[in-house]
Amino acid sequence: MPEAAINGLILDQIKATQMPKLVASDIATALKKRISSGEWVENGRIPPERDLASEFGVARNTMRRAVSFLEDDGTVVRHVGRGTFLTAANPASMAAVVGRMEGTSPADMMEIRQLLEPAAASFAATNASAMELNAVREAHRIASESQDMPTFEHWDAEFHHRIFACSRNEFLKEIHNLMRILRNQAPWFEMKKRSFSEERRSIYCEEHQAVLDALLRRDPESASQAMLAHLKTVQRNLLGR
Amino acid sequence: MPEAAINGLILDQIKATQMPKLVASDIATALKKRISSGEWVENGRIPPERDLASEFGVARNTMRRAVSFLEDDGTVVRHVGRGTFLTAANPASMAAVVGRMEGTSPADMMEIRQLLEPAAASFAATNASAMELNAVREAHRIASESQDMPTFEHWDAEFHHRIFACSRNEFLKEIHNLMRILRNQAPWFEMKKRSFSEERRSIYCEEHQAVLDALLRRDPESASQAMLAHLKTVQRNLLGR
DNA sequence: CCTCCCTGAACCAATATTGAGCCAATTCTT
DNA sequence: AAGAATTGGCTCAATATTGGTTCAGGGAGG
Repeated sequence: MPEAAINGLILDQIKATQMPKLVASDIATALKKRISSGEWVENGRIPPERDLASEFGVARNTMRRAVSFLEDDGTVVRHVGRGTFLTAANPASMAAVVGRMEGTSPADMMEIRQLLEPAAASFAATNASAMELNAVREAHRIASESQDMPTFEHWDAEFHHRIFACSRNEFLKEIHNLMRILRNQAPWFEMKKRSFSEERRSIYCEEHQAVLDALLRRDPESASQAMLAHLKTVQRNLLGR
Repeated sequence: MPEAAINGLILDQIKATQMPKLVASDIATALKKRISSGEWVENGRIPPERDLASEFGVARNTMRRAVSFLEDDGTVVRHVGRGTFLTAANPASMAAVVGRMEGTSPADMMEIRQLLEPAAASFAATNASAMELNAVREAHRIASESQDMPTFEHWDAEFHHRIFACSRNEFLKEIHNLMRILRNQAPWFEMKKRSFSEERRSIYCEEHQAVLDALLRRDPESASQAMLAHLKTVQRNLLGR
């Protein structure tokens, strides 16, 4: 526990004893302060009512009413036998998010790709080092020369990945990693197999070439546009619209 | 109040906060910390459950549940008779992605928010039901009327969340959930605390109002623009550029 | 006197932890 | 190769923790 927090507690206590009337709503705001100072973010759980009550020097009934305010706010949820939890900040919900993501539809994801990938291409055109651009070009070359679908698939994905890699935005890179993992799962695999053809492969390669050219010219605007055009083709092929 | 009594209080406080209740989820986070500090990287093996249990002073059953958390999010795999092993070697696993995301900078995230949230607002203007729009308006109203910072914080976040909720894109919604969780963690707290002021709050409210108006007019283009303007304000306040 | 809020206490129901034992897969020792 | 030791998987009953609820009383302010 940080020293500042302890001091805060002490101050609260002294204030509390100087001003003997501590009512539920006051306690509720004190709790909110401690929550928004990040006090209980770790594992998102706040202490049991009985502990809080004795800590604040009030009866459990009062503390219950105080916590009820937070519950009404939606700041907190309570479970009998388990405890009281912050709604926003618990790491457990991270797993839940990822779980739900696994069920999202390819259509939804393609929509978001069309937001993120052009931006990534644009960032890359501005920020990439010569070496990184070479890596992109290399991925494109291998994909173009590949003979079978799995190899093409792999280097196609790698091409996109390497563009994200030089976007200089860690968060964007990780979102793309997420998408990449999701795309390697069941519903996508069928879809990709169905939609693959030699003709489409050569179209993809041309479009990749356009993106690569724009990157090499350091032209963010046309990189973005070329990527968007490519994704629209992919979407059409994958989802048939 | 006599000084001795104050000291008593202080001691009580420290005692109370130094002795946290150890439950399975707490142990899980403690384990994660030790793992990420490189404790057991050598041959990637974690001590047997029985040892860990006695080390943490809990029953083996409890330790088993704790380790199960790690197993669930893919941090670890267990083999009967052999032991429990780290899986961290695989950078493409969901768990690894999530782990790295926790370390992304607010600046990077704000950049991505400026891509996604205007789009979400635009989708929402087109797709939202009347009831959903009412929910957005309600969040805005409560935020505007809130008296203290934590309440405002909460309903501010809720406003944004409800816009995503009516974007009709599950994947987008989940990405926003991720951002929301990350924003409730350590590095953001300082920043938010530092940047808050009554004046800024009222500016945020006005900007929210502009977004809301555009949504109610079912005008995707201006919803998107209003949201972008708002995010630029937030970014300026948060990051000082 | 009345109202409102807090106190203190007891009990309930849901959930978690304990402690113990046994099984099955694996590894180590003889 | 056979047996002992280690290790995760599993079950069960007893106990502890925790939020939910109710009730009788006290004290401050109208």
